[in-house]
Amino acid sequence: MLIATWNVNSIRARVDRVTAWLERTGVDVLVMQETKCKDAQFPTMPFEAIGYEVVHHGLSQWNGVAIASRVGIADVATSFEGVPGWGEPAVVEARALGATCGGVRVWSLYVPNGRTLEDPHYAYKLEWLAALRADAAQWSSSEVPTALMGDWNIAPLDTDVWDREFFEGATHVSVPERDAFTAIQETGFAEVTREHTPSAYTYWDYTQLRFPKNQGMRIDFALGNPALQALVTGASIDREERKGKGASDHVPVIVELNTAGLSAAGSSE
DNA sequence: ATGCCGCTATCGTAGCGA
Repeated sequence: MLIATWNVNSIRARVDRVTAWLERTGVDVLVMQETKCKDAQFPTMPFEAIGYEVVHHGLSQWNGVAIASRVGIADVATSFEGVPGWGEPAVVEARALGATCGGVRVWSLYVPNGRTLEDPHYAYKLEWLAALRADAAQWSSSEVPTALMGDWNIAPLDTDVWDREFFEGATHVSVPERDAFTAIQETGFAEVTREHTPSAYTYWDYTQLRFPKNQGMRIDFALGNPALQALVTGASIDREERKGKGASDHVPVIVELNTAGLSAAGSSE
Protein backbone atom coordinates (compact mmCIF):
# COMPACT_ATOMS: atom_id res chain seq x y z
CA MET A 1 0.00 0.00 0.00
CA LEU A 2 1.21 3.47 -0.86
CA ILE A 3 0.36 6.43 1.34
CA ALA A 4 1.45 9.99 0.59
CA THR A 5 1.29 13.58 1.80
CA TRP A 6 1.16 16.69 -0.39
CA ASN A 7 0.63 20.36 0.37
CA VAL A 8 -1.36 21.16 -2.77
CA ASN A 9 -1.63 24.97 -2.32
CA SER A 10 -5.28 25.18 -3.42
CA ILE A 11 -7.08 22.04 -4.56
CA ARG A 12 -9.34 24.00 -6.89
CA ALA A 13 -6.32 25.30 -8.80
CA ARG A 14 -4.60 21.90 -8.70
CA VAL A 15 -7.27 19.21 -8.93
CA ASP A 16 -6.39 18.07 -12.46
CA ARG A 17 -2.76 17.72 -11.56
CA VAL A 18 -3.49 15.89 -8.31
CA THR A 19 -5.92 13.38 -9.79
CA ALA A 20 -3.61 12.73 -12.75
CA TRP A 21 -0.83 12.06 -10.27
CA LEU A 22 -2.99 9.60 -8.32
CA GLU A 23 -3.88 7.74 -11.48
CA ARG A 24 -0.27 7.62 -12.62
CA THR A 25 1.29 6.59 -9.31
CA GLY A 26 -1.42 4.35 -7.90
CA VAL A 27 -1.04 5.90 -4.46
CA ASP A 28 -3.81 4.43 -2.28
CA VAL A 29 -4.14 7.14 0.34
CA LEU A 30 -3.21 10.79 -0.20
CA VAL A 31 -3.39 13.30 2.63
CA MET A 32 -3.47 16.90 1.45
CA GLN A 33 -2.85 20.28 3.07
CA GLU A 34 -3.70 23.86 2.10
CA THR A 35 -6.77 22.97 0.09
CA LYS A 36 -7.78 26.63 0.57
CA CYS A 37 -11.52 26.11 0.38
CA LYS A 38 -14.66 25.34 2.34
CA ASP A 39 -16.13 21.83 2.31
CA ALA A 40 -18.81 22.73 -0.22
CA GLN A 41 -16.18 24.10 -2.61
CA PHE A 42 -14.00 20.98 -2.62
CA PRO A 43 -13.94 19.26 -6.06
CA THR A 44 -14.99 15.80 -4.90
CA MET A 45 -16.23 14.45 -8.22
CA PRO A 46 -12.86 14.23 -10.04
CA PHE A 47 -11.61 12.04 -7.19
CA GLU A 48 -14.68 9.83 -7.17
CA ALA A 49 -14.43 9.44 -10.93
CA ILE A 50 -11.10 7.66 -10.51
CA GLY A 51 -12.18 5.53 -7.59
CA TYR A 52 -11.25 7.56 -4.52
CA GLU A 53 -13.39 8.59 -1.58
CA VAL A 54 -12.59 11.99 -0.12
CA VAL A 55 -13.04 13.64 3.25
CA HIS A 56 -12.28 17.33 3.61
CA HIS A 57 -12.12 19.79 6.46
CA GLY A 58 -12.06 23.42 5.40
CA LEU A 59 -13.57 26.49 7.05
CA SER A 60 -12.44 29.37 4.82
CA GLN A 61 -9.96 30.23 2.07
CA TRP A 62 -7.13 29.52 4.49
CA ASN A 63 -5.65 26.18 5.52
CA GLY A 64 -7.89 23.18 4.76
CA VAL A 65 -6.95 19.48 4.95
CA ALA A 66 -8.23 16.47 3.03
CA ILE A 67 -7.77 12.72 2.67
CA ALA A 68 -8.39 10.79 -0.54
CA SER A 69 -8.47 7.00 -0.32
CA ARG A 70 -9.27 4.04 -2.54
CA VAL A 71 -9.04 1.62 0.42
CA GLY A 72 -11.85 3.08 2.49
CA ILE A 73 -12.25 5.95 4.95
CA ALA A 74 -13.58 5.46 8.49
CA ASP A 75 -13.53 7.13 11.89
CA VAL A 76 -12.93 10.67 10.64
CA ALA A 77 -11.69 13.28 13.13
CA THR A 78 -11.41 16.99 12.30
CA SER A 79 -9.11 17.92 15.15
CA PHE A 80 -7.10 16.32 17.91
CA GLU A 81 -7.67 16.74 21.62
CA GLY A 82 -6.28 19.90 23.14
CA VAL A 83 -5.49 21.67 19.87
CA PRO A 84 -5.28 25.44 20.43
CA GLY A 85 -7.25 27.96 18.39
CA TRP A 86 -6.04 31.11 16.66
CA GLY A 87 -7.30 34.67 16.87
CA GLU A 88 -9.57 36.59 19.22
CA PRO A 89 -11.77 34.88 20.08
CA ALA A 90 -9.68 31.77 19.48
CA VAL A 91 -11.01 29.56 16.70
CA VAL A 92 -9.69 26.08 15.92
CA GLU A 93 -8.44 26.20 12.34
CA ALA A 94 -8.73 23.47 9.69
CA ARG A 95 -5.24 22.06 10.13
CA ALA A 96 -5.78 18.43 11.11
CA LEU A 97 -7.81 15.58 9.70
CA GLY A 98 -7.58 11.97 10.80
CA ALA A 99 -9.09 8.83 9.26
CA THR A 100 -8.59 5.10 9.16
CA CYS A 101 -7.90 3.84 5.63
CA GLY A 102 -7.19 0.21 4.83
CA GLY A 103 -6.34 -0.53 8.44
CA VAL A 104 -3.93 2.38 8.76
CA ARG A 105 -4.67 5.47 10.83
CA VAL A 106 -3.53 8.52 8.87
CA TRP A 107 -3.45 12.18 9.88
CA SER A 108 -3.21 15.08 7.46
CA LEU A 109 -1.46 17.85 9.40
CA TYR A 110 -0.80 21.44 8.44
CA VAL A 111 1.41 22.86 11.17
CA PRO A 112 1.08 26.65 11.61
CA ASN A 113 3.74 28.62 9.78
CA GLY A 114 4.87 30.83 12.65
CA ARG A 115 5.57 33.81 10.36
CA THR A 116 8.38 35.36 12.48
CA LEU A 117 9.98 34.53 15.81
CA GLU A 118 8.32 37.60 17.37
CA ASP A 119 4.85 37.05 15.91
CA PRO A 120 2.06 35.65 18.12
CA HIS A 121 1.66 33.06 15.37
CA TYR A 122 5.01 31.59 16.41
CA ALA A 123 3.81 30.92 19.98
CA TYR A 124 0.66 29.45 18.47
CA LYS A 125 2.78 27.12 16.36
CA LEU A 126 4.66 25.84 19.41
CA GLU A 127 1.43 25.39 21.40
CA TRP A 128 -0.11 23.51 18.49
CA LEU A 129 2.90 21.16 18.32
CA ALA A 130 2.85 20.63 22.11
CA ALA A 131 -0.81 19.64 21.94
CA LEU A 132 -0.05 17.23 19.10
CA ARG A 133 2.74 15.71 21.17
CA ALA A 134 0.33 14.96 24.01
CA ASP A 135 -2.00 13.16 21.62
CA ALA A 136 0.89 11.35 19.91
CA ALA A 137 1.92 9.99 23.31
CA GLN A 138 -1.50 8.35 23.52
CA TRP A 139 -1.42 6.98 19.96
CA SER A 140 2.16 5.72 19.97
CA SER A 141 1.52 2.36 21.63
CA SER A 142 -1.55 1.60 19.54
CA GLU A 143 -1.55 -1.64 17.59
CA VAL A 144 -3.13 0.29 14.75
CA PRO A 145 -0.40 1.52 12.40
CA THR A 146 -0.58 5.31 12.72
CA ALA A 147 1.02 7.90 10.43
CA LEU A 148 1.32 11.62 11.20
CA MET A 149 1.86 13.12 7.78
CA GLY A 150 1.91 16.62 6.47
CA ASP A 151 3.53 20.01 6.12
CA TRP A 152 5.35 20.42 9.41
CA ASN A 153 6.81 23.83 8.59
CA ILE A 154 9.98 22.77 10.39
CA ALA A 155 13.38 22.03 8.86
CA PRO A 156 14.85 19.67 11.47
CA LEU A 157 18.43 19.69 10.15
CA ASP A 158 20.63 22.49 8.86
CA THR A 159 20.96 20.47 5.66
CA ASP A 160 17.18 20.68 5.25
CA VAL A 161 17.53 24.26 4.01
CA TRP A 162 19.53 25.40 1.02
CA ASP A 163 21.45 28.04 2.99
CA ARG A 164 21.46 27.98 6.76
CA GLU A 165 22.75 31.54 6.91
CA PHE A 166 19.80 32.75 4.85
CA PHE A 167 17.44 31.44 7.53
CA GLU A 168 19.29 32.85 10.52
CA GLY A 169 16.70 34.45 12.81
CA ALA A 170 13.82 32.99 10.80
CA THR A 171 11.20 30.42 11.63
CA HIS A 172 11.43 26.75 10.58
CA VAL A 173 15.01 26.34 11.84
CA SER A 174 14.73 27.71 15.40
CA VAL A 175 15.66 25.54 18.36
CA PRO A 176 12.17 25.55 19.95
CA GLU A 177 10.59 24.38 16.69
CA ARG A 178 13.17 21.64 16.24
CA ASP A 179 12.76 20.63 19.88
CA ALA A 180 8.99 20.38 19.38
CA PHE A 181 9.52 18.12 16.39
CA THR A 182 11.97 15.97 18.39
CA ALA A 183 9.55 15.80 21.32
CA ILE A 184 6.91 14.21 19.12
CA GLN A 185 9.40 11.59 17.99
CA GLU A 186 10.29 10.91 21.63
CA THR A 187 6.76 9.59 22.12
CA GLY A 188 7.75 6.70 19.83
CA PHE A 189 6.79 8.22 16.49
CA ALA A 190 9.80 7.97 14.17
CA GLU A 191 10.27 9.87 10.93
CA VAL A 192 10.14 7.15 8.28
CA THR A 193 11.07 8.88 5.00
CA ARG A 194 14.54 10.29 5.61
CA GLU A 195 16.41 6.99 5.70
CA HIS A 196 15.09 6.21 2.23
CA THR A 197 15.61 9.73 0.87
CA PRO A 198 18.56 11.05 2.87
CA SER A 199 19.12 14.30 1.01
CA ALA A 200 16.17 15.88 -0.72
CA TYR A 201 13.91 18.89 -0.50
CA THR A 202 10.12 18.89 -0.50
CA TYR A 203 9.49 22.62 -1.02
CA TRP A 204 10.91 25.36 -3.23
CA ASP A 205 9.70 28.96 -3.11
CA TYR A 206 8.03 30.19 -6.28
CA THR A 207 10.31 33.24 -6.42
CA GLN A 208 13.98 33.79 -7.22
CA LEU A 209 14.34 30.72 -9.44
CA ARG A 210 14.52 28.65 -6.28
CA PHE A 211 13.57 25.40 -8.00
CA PRO A 212 15.95 25.56 -10.99
CA LYS A 213 18.69 26.47 -8.54
CA ASN A 214 17.56 23.70 -6.18
CA GLN A 215 17.30 26.16 -3.32
CA GLY A 216 14.64 24.36 -1.32
CA MET A 217 13.61 23.15 2.10
CA ARG A 218 12.69 19.81 3.58
CA ILE A 219 9.59 20.44 5.70
CA ASP A 220 7.14 17.67 4.72
CA PHE A 221 7.48 14.49 6.75
CA ALA A 222 5.79 11.26 7.77
CA LEU A 223 6.04 10.05 11.35
CA GLY A 224 4.95 6.55 12.25
CA ASN A 225 4.28 4.75 15.50
CA PRO A 226 6.07 1.41 16.03
CA ALA A 227 3.20 -0.53 14.43
CA LEU A 228 3.56 1.57 11.30
CA GLN A 229 7.35 1.55 11.34
CA ALA A 230 7.21 -2.26 11.10
CA LEU A 231 5.38 -1.98 7.77
CA VAL A 232 7.58 0.57 5.99
CA THR A 233 9.49 -0.81 3.01
CA GLY A 234 10.43 2.43 1.31
CA ALA A 235 9.79 6.12 0.72
CA SER A 236 10.28 8.67 -2.00
CA ILE A 237 9.90 12.33 -2.83
CA ASP A 238 8.35 13.07 -6.22
CA ARG A 239 10.50 16.01 -7.30
CA GLU A 240 9.04 15.82 -10.81
CA GLU A 241 5.81 17.34 -9.51
CA ARG A 242 7.51 20.69 -8.89
CA LYS A 243 8.12 21.07 -12.62
CA GLY A 244 6.03 22.81 -15.20
CA LYS A 245 3.13 25.20 -15.21
CA GLY A 246 0.62 24.86 -12.42
CA ALA A 247 2.86 23.12 -9.89
CA SER A 248 2.37 23.48 -6.16
CA ASP A 249 5.40 24.82 -4.33
CA HIS A 250 5.50 21.51 -2.40
CA VAL A 251 5.92 18.02 -3.87
CA PRO A 252 4.40 14.70 -2.75
CA VAL A 253 6.18 12.52 -0.20
CA ILE A 254 5.31 8.84 -0.56
CA VAL A 255 5.63 5.98 1.95
CA GLU A 256 5.49 2.36 0.85
CA LEU A 257 3.94 -0.10 3.32
CA ASN A 258 3.82 -3.88 3.35
CA THR A 259 0.26 -4.36 4.54
CA ALA A 260 -0.02 -7.97 3.35
CA GLY A 261 -0.06 -9.24 6.92
CA LEU A 262 -2.25 -6.50 8.27
CA SER A 263 -5.33 -7.99 9.88
CA ALA A 264 -8.66 -6.36 10.55
CA ALA A 265 -7.17 -5.00 13.78
CA GLY A 266 -7.07 -1.53 12.29
CA SER A 267 -10.55 -1.50 10.89
CA SER A 268 -13.42 0.19 12.60
CA GLU A 269 -15.45 -3.01 12.73
C1' DA B 1 16.79 20.96 -18.11
C1' DT B 2 13.43 22.64 -13.68
C1' DG B 3 12.97 29.29 -15.61
C1' DC B 4 12.27 34.73 -12.97
C1' DC B 5 5.50 34.30 -7.25
C1' DG B 6 0.82 32.08 -6.85
C1' DC B 7 -3.13 31.39 -4.28
C1' DT B 8 -7.38 33.52 -2.08
C1' DA B 9 -11.26 37.25 -2.23
C1' DT B 10 -12.46 40.55 -5.15
C1' DC B 11 -12.01 43.82 -9.41
C1' DG B 12 -7.28 47.19 -7.18
C1' DT B 13 -5.31 45.61 -3.74
C1' DA B 14 -4.25 42.96 0.42
C1' DG B 15 -3.26 38.69 3.32
C1' DC B 16 -0.66 34.68 3.41
C1' DG B 17 3.09 31.63 2.54
C1' DA B 18 8.59 30.21 4.18
